[in-house]
Amino acid sequence: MLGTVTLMKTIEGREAVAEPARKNDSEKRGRKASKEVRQLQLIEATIDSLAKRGYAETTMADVADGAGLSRGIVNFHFESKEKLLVATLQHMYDEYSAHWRNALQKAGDDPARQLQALVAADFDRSICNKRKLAAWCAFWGEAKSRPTYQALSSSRDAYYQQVFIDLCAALKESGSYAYEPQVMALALSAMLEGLWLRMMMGTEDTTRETALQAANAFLVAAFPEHY
Amino acid sequence: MLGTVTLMKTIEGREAVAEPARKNDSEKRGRKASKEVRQLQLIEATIDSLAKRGYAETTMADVADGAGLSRGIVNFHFESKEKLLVATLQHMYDEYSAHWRNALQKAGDDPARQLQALVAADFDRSICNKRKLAAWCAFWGEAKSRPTYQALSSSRDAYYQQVFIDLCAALKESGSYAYEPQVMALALSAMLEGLWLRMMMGTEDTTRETALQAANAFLVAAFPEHY
DNA sequence: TCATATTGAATGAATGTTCAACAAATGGTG
DNA sequence: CACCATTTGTTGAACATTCATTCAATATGA
Repeated sequence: MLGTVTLMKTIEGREAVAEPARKNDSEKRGRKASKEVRQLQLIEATIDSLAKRGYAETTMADVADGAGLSRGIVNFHFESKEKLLVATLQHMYDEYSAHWRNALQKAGDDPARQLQALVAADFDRSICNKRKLAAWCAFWGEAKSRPTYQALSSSRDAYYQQVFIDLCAALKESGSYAYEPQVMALALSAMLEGLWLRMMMGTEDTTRETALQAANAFLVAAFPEHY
Repeated sequence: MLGTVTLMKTIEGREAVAEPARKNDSEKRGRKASKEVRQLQLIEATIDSLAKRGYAETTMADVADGAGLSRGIVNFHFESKEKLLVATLQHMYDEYSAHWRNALQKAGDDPARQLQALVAADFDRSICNKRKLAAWCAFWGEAKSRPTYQALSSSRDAYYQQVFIDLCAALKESGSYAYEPQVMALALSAMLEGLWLRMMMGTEDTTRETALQAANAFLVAAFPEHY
């Protein structure tokens, strides 16, 4: 509920900001840059640190160093470490949401195509890479004990789940399947998250390619009349 | 490789220790207990802390308090915090391994039954509860940045995966399925992990019952001739 | 009596936050 | 345009806190 409202606000805000990038596009690091650019820069450095060192070892100093800025700067732009991390999580959440919504929109009207587009979107390079996956997992590890993270840390929110359920229901309509849409949607979305987890941890035995292959095999198995 | 070797050693060791529990079975907390009992006690307190506070906020003091012992005690039994956490992870890993091996053994010779037994074992109360799941997830978040954790933090190791592949292959033999066993096994085990993740994070919308339901739906979809 | 376990205070290192000083942009005024 | 005032951004050192670790003293069991 609250998650999706915030989502809309921030997606538009962030996207709008990211494009112009002001006049100082490439090199104005040591001196001054717009507030939004600097915040983005610090958020990216935070993701780097989370991926490299994990949540527990991510320090304000490391983030500042990673961004090539001084120690006190993070507290200036984000009041506290806590708020920096929330902003980082929000950023990743917004990016993920925008990504799958975009993929869904481009997929046309056929539910079968739409579902496959959603699955494929999950393994897109821009979303699904070591750096981002590691950062997600770092937050997952802390989510249950931090109420602030809980709403955002799933990336796949209630609305996303509902879209899956609706698509499964549509396929059931146009085919002769026996399963409850809700149940199959849960199995499918859980598998996608599980594949993410594997890609992060696995020692290269689960790659983007094999993961996508497994996901598609699931679709074929679950909806043989459509794929 | 190394993981499975260590596994064998520790499973037998730990199991052997856990059973006798010495003469002082219930109440000898404040005074003295056998070394092994005390270590178990501290490991349990560590799991509690991980579940309640998350990895980043788990402190030696909190573990000691949770066990009702003094501050310095943890460094006496486990040289350092790092080693305490490794021992805790090892303990959970051993417990999980023993659990699914036991379930597999009890399932008889039919591959279809065996596979279902493995799936069901994942959602057993003794393994699948808020406390343990939260502790697992706490380690997952740190695993990629800590080489020491990587081998143990998956719980489902290479051997477990191979068993899944073999079972899928066996079902394919006795049916007319088109999928590669490896691919289907990956999809299945990833879904199990994803369901765990959901149960941890979800606000009660994914329960043990609905998760098991989804997992069984997957089995029915993937192997309609067997379930 | 000896070895082992336990305590709790002391220590030192790591780290988030604050802040006074400094630098850069901005905007108004002559 | 030049000048200054004000706001805004940035720095790095100082500070306070938290926490893992150490250890001398004490208690317990053999």
